[in-house]
Amino acid sequence: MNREHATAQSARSSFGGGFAVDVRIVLLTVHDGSLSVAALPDGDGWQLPRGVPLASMPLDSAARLLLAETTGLHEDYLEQLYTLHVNDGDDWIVLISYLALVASGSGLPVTEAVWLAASSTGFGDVDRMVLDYAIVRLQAKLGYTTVAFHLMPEQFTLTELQDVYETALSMQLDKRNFRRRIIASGMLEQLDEKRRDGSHRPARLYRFRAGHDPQAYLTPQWADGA
Amino acid sequence: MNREHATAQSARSSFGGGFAVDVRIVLLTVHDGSLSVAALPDGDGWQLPRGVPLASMPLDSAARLLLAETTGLHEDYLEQLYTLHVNDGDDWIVLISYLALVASGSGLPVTEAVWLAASSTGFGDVDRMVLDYAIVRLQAKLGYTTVAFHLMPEQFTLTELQDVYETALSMQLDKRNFRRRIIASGMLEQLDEKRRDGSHRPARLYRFRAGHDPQAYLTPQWADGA
DNA sequence: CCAAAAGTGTTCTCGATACACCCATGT
DNA sequence: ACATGGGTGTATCGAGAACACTTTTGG
Repeated sequence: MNREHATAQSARSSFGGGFAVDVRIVLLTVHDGSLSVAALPDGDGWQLPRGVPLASMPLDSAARLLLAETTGLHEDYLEQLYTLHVNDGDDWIVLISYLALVASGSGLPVTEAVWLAASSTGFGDVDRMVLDYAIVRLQAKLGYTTVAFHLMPEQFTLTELQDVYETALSMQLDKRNFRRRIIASGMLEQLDEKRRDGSHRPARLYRFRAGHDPQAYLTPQWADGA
Repeated sequence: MNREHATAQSARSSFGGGFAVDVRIVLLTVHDGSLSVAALPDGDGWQLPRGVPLASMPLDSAARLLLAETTGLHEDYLEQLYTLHVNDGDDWIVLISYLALVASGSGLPVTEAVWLAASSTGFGDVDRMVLDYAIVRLQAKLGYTTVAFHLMPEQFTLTELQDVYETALSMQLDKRNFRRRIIASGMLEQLDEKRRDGSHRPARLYRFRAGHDPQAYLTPQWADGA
């Protein structure tokens, strides 16, 4: 690599004085069979987990920290979505939005935080836009990545995996085709155990094969922290 | 839409005091048959067009303005890439990167600005990362969008279009398959004129059909300015 | 008539879709 | 024995890749 022209660069570029910066996180999961988002009460409505990032750490780390503070959860997946400049009253705020995922069934340790159906009303306009965009991104990524991994517990059956896909995509999928594709992709590892949970044939358990999360090409390799 | 809980939101979130914010723009084009990037001299190396955005406008507009100031060009396409928090000497800077495109053959009115081959050395580490990522994004988008449009002049031949694709992708394409796909996509409009430019059969001219730039789903619809 | 780029069709492979029945278990 | 969800195979279609010759012009 080349040396960094840090001095010349900063001399010319930095110091715009002070921008207000705000991080907002769309934390999604599948909860009770519907795509759900973590929300905090805000007056008579709801808001997304948010906060001002600490100044001296990568943004991703700051987002993780804020998410832990507001919801008590450590996400399984975090991806930057988009940066906006919004007019909030008199001031303009630089707003950096993130998509985070946790495994289906995760509780919310922080008492005020709740899971809402992703289609719920009661969010502010900006939060609503960010939330809608997060859903679009998640759906797109389910198609060509293994993000679904981060919505699943350690072990699961193929039917459970299909349910998560169907919920997140709000679309029915063919069982045989789904299984064929998933197996063919090589991202699953078959376990020996089976799950017995009713008066019917037990289901074989699977887990995701290590090193099978290409993380997609939408997020740069470095992804902050440089 | 729901009312915005602006007061409650800002009370809780804003005021992190002052973050230094910097915008960097990767302006790409095809120049002399190679993928090229607009660069400005920086000591004995080069830097990307950059600057501090004006505080009271959407980031996209600020980026456009900075690009015009530094290169004298008005881009045909602008897309946000990624936001980083980088450690520049003692200070941390919030760095918002953009990808911009202009038509092949555009000159650079500002005297210091030059077109460099996109693979050139002499950029700082951060600029290099941002540049590499911009190229990956452009290549990915050529596959499933009509961004190539913004790299072409008003009218062009199929061979010229193919040349741009081949340059940007650094990959050879089959002439017949390329034409079939491009025509089948319906994004081109055949013109009556032909271009005579040598001792050989003249080529039919095309232009992009209006309203055929789905702008991809990677960029949110609102894309700033809310 | 020769050089140079424009233009044009067919075959093959592979991934995606549609679709219906038998299997293992608990009660 | 029956109800319940688990599990499997085959035929069809369309998109993408490989591949070579004829056409039109200027010199």
